[in-house]
Amino acid sequence: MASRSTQILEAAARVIARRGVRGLRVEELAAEAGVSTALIYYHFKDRTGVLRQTLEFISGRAERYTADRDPDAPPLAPREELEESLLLELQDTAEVRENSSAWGELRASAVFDEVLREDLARSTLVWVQEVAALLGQVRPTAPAPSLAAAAERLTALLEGLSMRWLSGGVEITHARELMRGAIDAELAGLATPRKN
Amino acid sequence: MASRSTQILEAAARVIARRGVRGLRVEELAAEAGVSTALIYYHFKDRTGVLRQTLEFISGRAERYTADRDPDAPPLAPREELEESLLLELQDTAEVRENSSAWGELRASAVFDEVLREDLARSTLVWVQEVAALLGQVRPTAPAPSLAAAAERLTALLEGLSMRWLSGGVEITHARELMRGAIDAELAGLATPRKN
DNA sequence: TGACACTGACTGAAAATTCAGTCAAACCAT
DNA sequence: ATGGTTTGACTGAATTTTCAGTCAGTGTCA
Repeated sequence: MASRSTQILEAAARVIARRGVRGLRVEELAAEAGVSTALIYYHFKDRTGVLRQTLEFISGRAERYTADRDPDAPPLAPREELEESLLLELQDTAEVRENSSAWGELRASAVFDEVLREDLARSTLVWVQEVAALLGQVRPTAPAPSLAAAAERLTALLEGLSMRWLSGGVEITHARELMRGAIDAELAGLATPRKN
Repeated sequence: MASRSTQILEAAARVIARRGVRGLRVEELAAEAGVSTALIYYHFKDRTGVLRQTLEFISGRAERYTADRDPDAPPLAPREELEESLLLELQDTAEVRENSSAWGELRASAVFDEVLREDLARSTLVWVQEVAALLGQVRPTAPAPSLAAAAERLTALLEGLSMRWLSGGVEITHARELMRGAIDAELAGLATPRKN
């Protein structure tokens, strides 16, 4: 059974997914968690404190579902692993939706907030490198810089598609198709090197 | 000479680029435009009205600078026209920066704000179709759905790269290279149809 | 009984929105 | 042309709304 603080953090994740980081109202959070506003301040220093801990809470969850899949099951072919890893972020489940919109919020906020920039850049770099590594497994002969470029494009595209999905511009299934198409195109480009 | 409303919208674009959509204070906008707060409400129904019209204003401007280039100069080859049109959004000039960050904010806000969704979807659709048309000129034999998919990917990627650029994740020159690479890849895919 | 978890009612400040009017230009009948 | 009337653009000063954050307590359980 979740402790009260956890219960509040879970509620916060839901509210953020619904209203955004900058749209989170302490009163709404209290209602969502089924507690009084005062209790929020009892468990967390202030609104910013809630936000900080919620972001940690969310990124903890993200690592979990990205990593999950291991149950000593049939090892995935590199190509499948790549595709799966990218498409994982385009699923219409509460958890992924919450994570994606929080990520989008962070990205958008970072444009106006120096403080967030560094953390965001670091997380992004790690992610890009992971994808580059997966690409490398599918195309072992491709030169590293091409792999890096392809990974940057695929991850940036994923962020773009994610935003469109969340803002109602495209259906999730369509977004997934587009993403698969991009993976195809990038892999084709890596197979037949161009002046890329 | 800009009418008062236009003057206010220009100021709004600047304020949004500086503070974000959700950081826009009516008072700050009034100060930026050099008018009273009440005038804002005289010309626009409410804060949301300002936001909505600013979005239109911005996408109008984007079309303009995308369209500008005509001075009866040497007509561009389709391929160049496509590339130029997309790379136009990745320039480090005040106007483009302003447009891009306002656009990014609007996109991010639309995730949580029903009201902006529709306008945004319409503007996006127009843009995607323009790009699809340009792609069609370069690859006249490609089937329309493939053109549409490629256009969606290229524009979504551009939005993603734009955000990374604005949030300090990549250099503008690198973003441009990545964009060129994506155009190459998509055109290659359209030349040799795949199960895309 | 006292430490802990918790609440309802409240406060102060910041923002959005409205109101009552001013002013200058356009319109128009003489 | 001139005095009277109307109108649209605009403002300063409220008023109202929205929020984060506080406080004085209540219940409870060990």
